[in-house]
This record gives sequence, C-alpha cells and structure tokens, in this order.
Amino acid sequence: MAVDVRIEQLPQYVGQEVRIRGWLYNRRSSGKIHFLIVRDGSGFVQAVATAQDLDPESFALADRLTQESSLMVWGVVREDRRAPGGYELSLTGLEVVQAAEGYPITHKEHGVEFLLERRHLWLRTPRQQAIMRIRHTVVSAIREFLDGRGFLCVDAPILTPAACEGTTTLFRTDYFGTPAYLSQSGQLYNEAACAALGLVYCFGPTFRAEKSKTRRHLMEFWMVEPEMAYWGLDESMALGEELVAHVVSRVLRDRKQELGQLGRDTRPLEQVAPPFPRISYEEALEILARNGRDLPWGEDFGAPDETIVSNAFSKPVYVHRYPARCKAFYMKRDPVRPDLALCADLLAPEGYGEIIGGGQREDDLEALAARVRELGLPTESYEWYLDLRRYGSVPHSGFGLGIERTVAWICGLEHVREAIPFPRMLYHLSP
RNA sequence: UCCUCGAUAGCUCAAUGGUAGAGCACCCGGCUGUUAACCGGGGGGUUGCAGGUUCGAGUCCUGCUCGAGGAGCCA
Repeated sequence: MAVDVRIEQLPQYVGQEVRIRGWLYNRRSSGKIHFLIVRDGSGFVQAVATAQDLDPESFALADRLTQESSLMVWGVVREDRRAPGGYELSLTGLEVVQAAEGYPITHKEHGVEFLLERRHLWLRTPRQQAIMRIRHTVVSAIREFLDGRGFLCVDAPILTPAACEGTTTLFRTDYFGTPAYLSQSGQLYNEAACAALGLVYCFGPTFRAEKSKTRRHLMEFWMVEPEMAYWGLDESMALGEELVAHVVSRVLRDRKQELGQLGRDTRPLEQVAPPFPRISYEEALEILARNGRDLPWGEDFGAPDETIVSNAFSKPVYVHRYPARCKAFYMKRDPVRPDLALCADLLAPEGYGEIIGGGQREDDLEALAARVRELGLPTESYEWYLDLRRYGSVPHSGFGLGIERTVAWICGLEHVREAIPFPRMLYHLSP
C-alpha cells in the first residue's frame, strides 16, 4: 500500500511505493518512455512512465498530460544519477485530478508585464518558489531572534487616524464617515507598547502612497519594528546588526539550495557578521566627496549616494547622526551636536540601499511638543503620544527593517516586486 | 510629477520605405533515458490607438494610450 509522501521526503523512501499529490510541471517523451516532472510544493521530482510498469490506459494518459494539470502519481522511489535531484519515481499508477488547458506560462522566456499580470500562476515557478521559501525563512529568523531576546510581539493598528510621520503621503479610506489612513509605520504605537512591556516589536504591512517607480519601492510592504525602553542609539544599532547577521546566517544554513536556484553568489553574504562598520553622516559625506559627489552639508542622500557609500564596504554599513532637519520630528537630538539627530540607517551592500532606519526617540515633553507645533501637526492627534512623555518618560530607541528589501538583497533580486507574493506597485494593483 | 526607452502571432523576438517571418506554445505524426528533449507536418496577424507624409508605412512625422527603467521620497 503506497504511503502519501511529500517530494522533499523522498530520500527516506527509497525502494518503497509512494503516492505524490501535486501538479505536472513539465513532460518529456521519447515514445515508449515518458518523463513527468511533478511538483507538490515541497519540491520537484521526475516520474518515469514505461509500458512495463504501467497499465496501457495510464501509459497513454501520461503522454497526453498538459502542463500544470493536477494529478496523483504512484511509484517506486529510486536513486538515479540521471534524474534532476538524484531521486526519481518509477510510475506504477497515475490519476488526473483536473486537466489544465492552455497554461499561459510556458518554459520559455516571458516579459515582466506578462508575468506580473499572472502573478497568481507565476508563483508556481521554481524561481518564485525559491524566493518565497527564503522570505519565509527571513520572517521566521526575525521572530526567532527577537523572541529569543525577550521581545514581545505587540502589533500596531493598520487603520490610523493621522500620519505617523506627517510628511509622506498616506492612503485614505472612509471609516464610517470619518477619514482614516493606512499605517505607514507602527512606531508611535510601538512607543506606547514599549512603555508597557519594555522590549516589543510589531510586524506587519505598511503603506506609502508615494508615486515611487523604482526597483526598491512598493506601495505596500512589510516591516518589523522593534522598540526598546531604556535603550540608546548604540544599543539599538547593535541589535540591528545582530538581527541582520542572524537572518543572513539562517538563510545560508537552511536555504542553500534556493540560493543556488537563484544563482546568488553567497560569498558576500558569508561576510555579514557583526560588527558592521559605523560611520557618521559627515564621514559619509567625505566618502562621497572622494568619489566625486560633492554634497553640501545638510542634504539628504539619494539612492546613488547610498550606493556609493555602501560600495565602500563589504558588509552592511550604518550611517548615523544625520542632520536633524532631514529626519522625522520624533528623533532625539544629539546632546553634543544639537543640529544632528540620534538616528542610524543601515545600508545593505551591493547597491540594495537602506534596509533599516531608526534611532533614539525624543523623550522630553517640551522638546517634542515644540517639534509638533513647529511642523504644524494637529496637536490633538498627538496628545496620546505626548502622554508617553508625561507619564514615566524614559530614553528609548527603535528601528524598522524592511522585509522585501532584505529579501531582495539576500536573494540578489533585480527588483523588490519578486520579494513579496503579490506586489502592490504604482499603477499595479492586481492580481 | 519629471527624464529615457519601448509596444509586430498566445509567449520571446526578427523584418534597407517595397509580398509580415522564426523559435516556443497549441493540433497531428515519429522516437525506451529525456534534462527549457529532439525530428517532420499544420493552423495561427486590424504590426497598441488616431491622424499625417508617400505611388507605397511594421518602418518616417504628430498626438494619445499602455508598459519598462531611472529621479524625487523612503524601508
């Protein structure tokens, strides 16, 4: 009696008859022998159909199967050097669950537009499966790391009454007659949560209604945001680098095959161990100047500037203490240089840009209230946030790590749109 | 929003201003170890849309639509 097995478990079943339930990825034939490439979500296996092992009806059926038809196959597991993956199935039975017709994504090249319109099917390809597996491992490693450090996951709301940072554009929705906005950061809520529970993080989708059209931008992306009571900027930076190093090493350990599938050169990833270089904004300006980019003090970096700075290092690099006027209102000023913010961005190597942004928060009531007034933010909306400075304010820090940019960097992707199952991009909302 | 590039068969692409083609997919036939299998045959087109120049436009010009890459902003 055949046992139900997933393809990834096949090496444990050599010599036994098993049943695989999956889909037909591809089929080849030389007339009296058919090769069915079956996938079941855990892997791919070649099933060999011959007239000796299979009844005539099933043997004929094996020659007619169409791409992506769902099917169940019975067969004996054999180790065979000729098979991709090293193991194959000698078919003893075959049953079609549903016969697919005219599957649009063939095994030839396709353009981005064509594939994006069929993202629901594109996800079935080996490359996209590899990316989704790595994304899963990245998410799992992040939770494992933070949970292991005593952090609690306290999620922030997605529907919010006002801007968290006030500047970037928000998606507006109707909340029973009053406007509500999709969250662009869970940070303000995180600060409340960390005053309750000490070490917290939120992990969820965030939304930016900026009309960005680059390989690094999505309208909807996922972010993990740790927030730590009584921690300063340096401790926050240390946590960020240990988190990133842990994530990379987990992927290197558990997803070697997927990285190979993607053609990722893993050598740069193997160097990602703490400590990461930490340079100040002003040191970064010097690196830019040496590379022919003379930026005036006070100017924020653009994407090409970040690439120049990160290319000067073989690991992710922290750039800290930007001019305060470049940064959000809640950033604490550096006490020795009040024109600088106690903030730090982590730039990924190989031109992948900023994957972490964060810093120490302003904990002084008067300073924060003044900032809210200066920017003309609606003070009523921020009263609860100011409460956190009225009732037991403490120094605290935190940061946000962008999941898709991290996945794109680790996978070596050209574009973040492949790092999320269903990318929301400018003028691209479906499927 | 701005800059650059592009749109030809279901897909990926070719076609000096002169009869619109190939590979794959699909259908038919062949092949007992294929690796995006291969070999033979077949069907398949309002060349993104609207104008213009020309004896003649897929090709040149103008406008529009859609898409890609980049900038700004950010993770």
